[in-house]
Amino acid sequence: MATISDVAREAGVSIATVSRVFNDSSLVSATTRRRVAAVATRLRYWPNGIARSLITSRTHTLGAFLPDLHGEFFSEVIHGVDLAARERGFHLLVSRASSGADELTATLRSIRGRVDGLIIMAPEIDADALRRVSGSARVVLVNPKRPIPGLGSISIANLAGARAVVLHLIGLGHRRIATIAGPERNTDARQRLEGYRLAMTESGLPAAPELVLHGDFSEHSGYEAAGALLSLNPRPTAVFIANDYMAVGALGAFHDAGLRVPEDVALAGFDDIPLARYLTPPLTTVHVDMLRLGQRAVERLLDAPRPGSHAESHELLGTTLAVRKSCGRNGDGARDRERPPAG
Amino acid sequence: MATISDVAREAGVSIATVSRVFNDSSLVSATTRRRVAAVATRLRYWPNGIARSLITSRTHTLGAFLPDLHGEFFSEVIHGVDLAARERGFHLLVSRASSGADELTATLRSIRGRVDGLIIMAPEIDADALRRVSGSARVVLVNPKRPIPGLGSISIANLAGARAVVLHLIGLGHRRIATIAGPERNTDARQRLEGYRLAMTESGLPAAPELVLHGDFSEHSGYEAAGALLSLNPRPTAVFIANDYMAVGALGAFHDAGLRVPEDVALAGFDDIPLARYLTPPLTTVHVDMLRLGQRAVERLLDAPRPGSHAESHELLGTTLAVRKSCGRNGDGARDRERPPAG
DNA sequence: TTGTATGCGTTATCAT
DNA sequence: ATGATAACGCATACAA
Repeated sequence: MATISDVAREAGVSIATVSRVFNDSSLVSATTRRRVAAVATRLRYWPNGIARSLITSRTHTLGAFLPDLHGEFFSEVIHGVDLAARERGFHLLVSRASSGADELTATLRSIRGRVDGLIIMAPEIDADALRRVSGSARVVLVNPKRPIPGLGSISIANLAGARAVVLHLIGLGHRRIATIAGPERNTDARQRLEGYRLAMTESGLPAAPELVLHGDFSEHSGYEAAGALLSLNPRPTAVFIANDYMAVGALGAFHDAGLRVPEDVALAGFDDIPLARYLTPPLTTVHVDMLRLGQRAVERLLDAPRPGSHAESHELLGTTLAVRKSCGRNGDGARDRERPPAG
Repeated sequence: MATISDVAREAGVSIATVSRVFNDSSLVSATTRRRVAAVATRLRYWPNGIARSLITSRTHTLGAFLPDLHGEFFSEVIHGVDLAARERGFHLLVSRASSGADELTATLRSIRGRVDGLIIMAPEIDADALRRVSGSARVVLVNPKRPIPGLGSISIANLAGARAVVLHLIGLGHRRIATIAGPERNTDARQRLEGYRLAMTESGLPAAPELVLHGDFSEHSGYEAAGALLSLNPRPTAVFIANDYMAVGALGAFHDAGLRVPEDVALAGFDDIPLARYLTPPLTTVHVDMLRLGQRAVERLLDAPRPGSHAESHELLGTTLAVRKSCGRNGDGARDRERPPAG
């Protein structure tokens, strides 16, 4: 590959001039510029990004760390991040963030200097560790356990979304509403459970302990939990399930038990994975705009005036209610907007 | 951030020695090594990857260019690429490859020097353009229009997969089998259509022109094409559809027309997107292991002895048949293996 | 408007 | 076993 000196020599100028041409400096005469450009084209020269980064200490690259790279959920986040990053001329370094905080910090350390900013979706990350390894890169946390002072973060409005869908169920006339919550230590799961409780309480409905079951967000655990629900007496007439994958499992369990959805039992999920609308019946669920989540993360990372400003605050991404058939009635495509987020 | 000189100064050694410590050179005494390591830890020093890359001209980074970053299909490829890359200590730079060959070459040029290897899934890419912009990076093409001499490539065994599923349909007793093919100029679509024709011909079945319809791989176009199929007389008893998204649409069309699947008409797809098994009825389809596709691409990129070897050949990724309910009979989970790839 | 020279943080080469 | 010093390819302060 040709270097800047090759071009300089061929064009009969100094490397400084070549550099100026490629950095759109106004300090180059039109004639020189043309000559240099011509030589560069002939030699197929293009500035080496690595060398550039070394001296400018800017890489025009963003790092994105997600718990998983597959699944309908995270692929949407990546897509959003890519859209926003590309719009700003940034490249994207992606990596899986799972398998423990230690491995994550090791990876983070190894890419220090290779990225200008970091989007991190890893609930278990430790605030101090993060500060130690992030170097000079800006950081935005996605869905952290709790906001970390001094760092920007963005989360899904879990509580408001869960509350809205449970109120929807209540509005449909249901009184005995169960929930299949996520893992007890998972933040999203907790907040969604809070939303369920809030909706029940403010509607004067008892949230009996027996109505609250826990799964691990997997389809299988949804199947199991739904089975347990069947033995309740009286049986709940509706179930709010903390994520769509578990809802898929629950749907299977009810189907296997010969129950009709929504006639015998109504079902609502959370996330609105693409699959949700293809289920039989199509699943009513809380729609989370993952693409937007990715975009917002980038925006907050790159569009902030400077470190130390308002950027380092917590932001909530609102949800909407995707009303389909699994709760019965009004499921003909109408869309309820959720109420303003309450947390 | 501390640099190598900071550590050297504090430890009372030269920068060369510090470098040796971090590169596991045997030319350092145990005592010195310990002292340097201690200082490095205290100063939180870690070698700057950019500076390292500049002199070694190795980045330990792979570039992956895909037509789309979302969708159930490509997210699996990325996942596979990530798994294999991480296993070898490589980072991953991802980017969307769509929106024209020009934009792609521009992006490629701008990351030249930032990656050691390139995985490119972009049918429209021009061979010469690719050579011009790839620099010293190795390249593996995924699903190219046709193999490019001198470059490694890997494709899905479209023809064999399509042939296998159509033979499956024939084995089930179907004689009048239609197909909804993909876009006429799309390579995957063409090969899958060829597979359909091959299976029909070798079974002595007429592949009447009226039995071949074209969609654009979208759900909607599948719906439309299936509608057109309904007016055929006699109606086909089975349909092979060139991808699962169109099969979803076709399923909807048959449902809307009051036809039962598989009793009135059998349906088979291609790709085996995660959604396929959740449809009603679950879709029989050609399973493509996208994760493996991503992994193989990385393996061929990084595990090749050296440029110029056998690595620069074309490889076919075999498919399997996922037999579910949409074709009737034997749909109880049994799995037919496809015959050895014929193309 | 252009050129010279320095430095970015590291590894590699040659001494010692 | 260790140290000086020259690259790597570029941007930029300073000189001209």
